[in-house]
Amino acid sequence: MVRAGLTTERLTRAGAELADEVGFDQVTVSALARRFDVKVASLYSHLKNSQDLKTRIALFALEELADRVADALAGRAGKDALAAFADAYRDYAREHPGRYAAARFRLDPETAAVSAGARHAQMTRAILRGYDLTEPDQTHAVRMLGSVFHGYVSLELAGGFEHSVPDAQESWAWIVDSLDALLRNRATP
Amino acid sequence: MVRAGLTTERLTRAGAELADEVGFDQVTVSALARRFDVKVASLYSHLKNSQDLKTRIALFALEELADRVADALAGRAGKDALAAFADAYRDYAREHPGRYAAARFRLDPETAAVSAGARHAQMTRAILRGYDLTEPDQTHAVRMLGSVFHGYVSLELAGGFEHSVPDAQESWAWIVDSLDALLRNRATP
DNA sequence: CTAATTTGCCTAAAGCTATTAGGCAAATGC
DNA sequence: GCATTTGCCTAATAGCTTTAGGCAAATTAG
Repeated sequence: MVRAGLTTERLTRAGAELADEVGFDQVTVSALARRFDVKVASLYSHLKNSQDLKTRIALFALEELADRVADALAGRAGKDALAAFADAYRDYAREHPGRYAAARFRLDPETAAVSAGARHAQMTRAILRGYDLTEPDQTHAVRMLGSVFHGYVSLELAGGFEHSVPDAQESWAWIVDSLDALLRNRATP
Repeated sequence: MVRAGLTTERLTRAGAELADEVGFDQVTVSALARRFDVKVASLYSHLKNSQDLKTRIALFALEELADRVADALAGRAGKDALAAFADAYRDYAREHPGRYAAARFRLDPETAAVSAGARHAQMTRAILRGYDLTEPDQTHAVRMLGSVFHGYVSLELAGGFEHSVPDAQESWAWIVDSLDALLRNRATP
């Protein structure tokens, strides 16, 4: 019989696509096997288990998102950088809701250490360089930006702003504007 | 044989407790049956299915959280109200992580309509009365507050601020402060 | 206070997911 | 062309979900 050509790489990518189609929670080893028209047990030569699959999808999504954000930030500073960062984040979540959810999957500390998590933190701090914040304000600001963006995107994906005015895009712009003003006000004199 | 005295009410409450102990995602009809020392099939006289159980826990959590927020807001206005709202929200999530997660469970529109969701929205708007915002700014502000608080609490529960300085409480205070300033700046002259 | 009815929990069974063990055939190396 | 490695398979166990049908306990009626 002809082989399917499974590899951990291909399974991870297909898992990410599956996540976008059916939701990260619904990503199962069985569903993935069906997609490759292969028996479930066959995947266990390439994946330790279900948790391993999800972890790999999470790492993949974190890298991909970090790459996008890095592209968006290139050559920008100040409010421009803030808006680019915000949009990169939100656009990724809307294009790839399953991968976005994967990127929020809780990793064990050792795995988190080798993930793109650190790049994300660095890029957030890079944006704040435009606002002259000193510690501990800078850390507070990092946390605030992470909270607003993640919170907004989660609520939007959960349908929280559907069928209501003004539309989600307008509020997003208002919020980015407000955050820029807020950070300028917090600047160390 | 002696009966266990199952009711939909008791199952929902026990489900909420279970959620706090093992996480909302891990709440299963089987686990709940074990907790009552009863066979799984027995629960199906009181619950339509697993989804029904989760929906009931979600509605319960939404009510409970709304009650807490209402208590916290009583007699307060302005920044005081904002801080009380924020703390009620965060404290609930830390005391009852499973219920908090349940409160974010996506409900179908008909169920959402009879949930305490509307009370939450009203209370958020009530806080903004202290800041003289007119539409559409008020709606933008409602969305922003929801995003920041939900985002911060999710990140904190996911362990995002563990083992790092300054501690989560300090950033929370800084953020509430900043939001108060932001909203005052946005006031309609 | 017993008889009829309703209600509550049980057993049984089928279907889906996760995971492990062991086998045969295809691909690869010599 | 033969030996080895590798890849996908079958088989089996275990847990969760859900439905169907049964018996006993609680409730109501006579």
